[in-house]
Amino acid sequence: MAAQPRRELLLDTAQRLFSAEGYHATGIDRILAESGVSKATLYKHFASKEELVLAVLRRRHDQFLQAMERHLQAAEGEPVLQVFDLLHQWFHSGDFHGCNFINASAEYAQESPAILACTRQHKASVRQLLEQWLPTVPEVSRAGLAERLALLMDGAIVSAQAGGNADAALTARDMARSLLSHYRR
Amino acid sequence: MAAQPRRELLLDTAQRLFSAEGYHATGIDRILAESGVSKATLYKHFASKEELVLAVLRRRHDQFLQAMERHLQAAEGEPVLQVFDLLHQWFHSGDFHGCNFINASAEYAQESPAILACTRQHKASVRQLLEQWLPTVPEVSRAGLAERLALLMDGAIVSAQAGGNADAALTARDMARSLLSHYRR
DNA sequence: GGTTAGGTGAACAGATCTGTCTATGTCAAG
DNA sequence: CTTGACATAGACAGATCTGTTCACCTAACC
Repeated sequence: MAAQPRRELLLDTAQRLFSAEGYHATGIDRILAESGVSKATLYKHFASKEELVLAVLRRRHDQFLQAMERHLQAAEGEPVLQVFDLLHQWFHSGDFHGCNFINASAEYAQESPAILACTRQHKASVRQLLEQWLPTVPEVSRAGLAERLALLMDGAIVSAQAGGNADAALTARDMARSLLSHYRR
Repeated sequence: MAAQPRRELLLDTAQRLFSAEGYHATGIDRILAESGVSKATLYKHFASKEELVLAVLRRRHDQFLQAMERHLQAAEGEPVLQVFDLLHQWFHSGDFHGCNFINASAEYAQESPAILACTRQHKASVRQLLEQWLPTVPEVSRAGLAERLALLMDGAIVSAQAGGNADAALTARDMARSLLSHYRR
């Protein structure tokens, strides 16, 4: 048997190609050719291309939230600021092609309500996680502040990708810092 | 002859479909069917689908910057804050499907360097225009502040589209307000 | 009336898309 | 050894994609 289970191999390849080339632009055949998996196997694991896209997004959701939690827990100073360092790393990793969810939604917003729903849920989870890491902020302000921090994250992602500003995370981090000090006062 | 010149009719139809359905998801035939223009005419005006996409983006660039300038000039209070009111109107217009440039870049970043370049230029122009409307801010701070305001705009657009938060522009406007007061001090 | 410019409709080419299916191969457990 | 689970290559169907070409039409202008 292959070193990697077929299903995981397919998800890895699909995630890489979808991110770099886009969803409609990446054909099933391309994923099969690069992964070396047969078409019958793909359709045994995923009922359709849309299901494959959803599986990639769900896995990406888990990966991203786990990475966020790691950074939040390992923080020495203010935890939520560490999230922007995570973004900074990501933007400079050579594997950055914008947010999978934003990109997928742009292509499938009309075509697949499930994909749009998956994106909405992802963004809501990010806000929720941020909110849990604002203990020094009055409870009434937490939701609003988490919304603002999430907006800064999204802004940084777009600035880095579409605007070509690879250091957007540092700018957003600085904005988050003044936002926090303002809210704590 | 038709009430609207063929070329403009094609651009209108293409812009509407590309925005709502995506670029790869919208076939040439669909644009022809909805506009009632023949295929030969389309290829007389645009050498390829990519050229059509570029023409749509360039027109959108002009439209957006003109709308920004209108709001900046008509402002009573702080001009740059009016830009977020423009966003707010846009998000609630029923014709909002995210930023054309962000979406196009996600689909064509690898496939077409020209489309990516068009997006970069658009985002740079927005920053530049903002910078020109910050007279009350020390000149050394203007570029940095314009970058931050542009980041807030992009964050609001993504929050509204992918996050489903139609009032993101109001949040971003409020963040911009404190940012401005901080910079003016 | 004749010319010309621009548009139409339809067929066509060639590629690519998703998804199905069949026949074959391989490996591990009973 | 047999059986069953899983994987393979590859043909195939049917649709759709971009882009080309050609014969015809129509309306304005000289």
